[in-house]
Amino acid sequence: MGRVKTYDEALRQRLLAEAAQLLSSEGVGALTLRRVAALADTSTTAVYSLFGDKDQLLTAMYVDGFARLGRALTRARAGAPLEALGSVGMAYRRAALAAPHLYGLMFGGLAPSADAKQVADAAFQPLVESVQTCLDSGDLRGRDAETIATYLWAVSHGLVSLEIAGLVGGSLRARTEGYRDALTMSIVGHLP
Amino acid sequence: MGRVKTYDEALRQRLLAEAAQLLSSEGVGALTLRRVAALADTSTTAVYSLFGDKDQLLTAMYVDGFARLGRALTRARAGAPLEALGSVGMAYRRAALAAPHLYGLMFGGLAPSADAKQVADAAFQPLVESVQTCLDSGDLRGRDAETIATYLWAVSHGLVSLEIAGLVGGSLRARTEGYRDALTMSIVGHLP
DNA sequence: GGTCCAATCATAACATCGTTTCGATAACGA
DNA sequence: TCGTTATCGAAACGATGTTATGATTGGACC
Repeated sequence: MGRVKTYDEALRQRLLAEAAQLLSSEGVGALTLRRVAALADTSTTAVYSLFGDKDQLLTAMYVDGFARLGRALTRARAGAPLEALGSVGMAYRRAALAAPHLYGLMFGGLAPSADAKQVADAAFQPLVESVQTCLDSGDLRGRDAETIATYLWAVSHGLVSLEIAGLVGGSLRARTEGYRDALTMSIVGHLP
Repeated sequence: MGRVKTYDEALRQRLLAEAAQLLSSEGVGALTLRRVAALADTSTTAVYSLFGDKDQLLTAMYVDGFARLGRALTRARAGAPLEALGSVGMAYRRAALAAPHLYGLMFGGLAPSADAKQVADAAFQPLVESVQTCLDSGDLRGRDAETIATYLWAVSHGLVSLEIAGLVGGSLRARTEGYRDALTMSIVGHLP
């Protein structure tokens, strides 16, 4: 009974897509429920019915962002262990710079709920596994996989974050090489 | 002519202090002009007269935050070159964790104006100088001071940022040791 | 010393935001 | 056919950033 639902999974995906597009093109300041709803040809009520809240819409974008990042890292794992690890590192920066506003949302204070943090940890796993593969093959040693992976994550996130904030000088090519250099240096520190 | 000014430098400092207190205790979401003005016993007009805008108030907090950070890093420079460099690194984390919301404001997307970025660069100089001292004394080698300093900054900022986001496990003591370990590892990579 | 005047500020109005309420709508069972 | 009930769009509400308005104040001038 009742009338047919139009607040369905398809609309949810459309809202998420429009919100992501708006975030990407105009930044987090332009993310208003009225604009997102209008872009998806619906009313603001849809957001409350499908997400519950603006914060929960942002959390959904946060979760989606980490899921995409995790898949991008997994896709990058190819070749010999050390080579794959380097590829994962470069893919991390590529994903972040492709959607800097989303990246800012993912790491920008928004206190993540317990399950949201779980998604972030899941996105982190491809890196841990890649490090573990290097440990197993004897290409790396000295610390456990999680410790080394956290360290590499910090280097990557740190440099990317400074770069997005405009605090790293040089041309795009120079910054890319600087990132590759920093990554190599960090990996070299764990060679046998 | 006219009446006596009450929107003076003292009120400006008071507004900045109250805003910082509010940010520190309740986060960026609680930073409303009406609350800040009420805490400083004035009206919202004062903010517009003294800062021009809410964004410019936030920018002033951003600038103040980097200035404090720079002073904290400068204060930490003591002892032999390598020892001083390590102290600067540990002081960086201490300053960030002491005011995580402010730290988030400083690195959280807020597109910094050209002169605001200059302040951030200035805060970064104590680290560059500390690295340069190590290069001059022969304790470090292999890259120029700015490159090494940027790398160390990335490691520090990355780990601190992940820690604030709740993405680094372990107790506070374990995280402190993990940070010290990462810092040491990053410096060791540049030993002669 | 009284009167104007211009600078200065507190108050109130405005547009917009997130959120909630409410009446209109539309399918299903009787 | 009709009533019931889930569902939705529009409008209302409080709060926010911002701007306009009018009251207030202290010196300048006669």
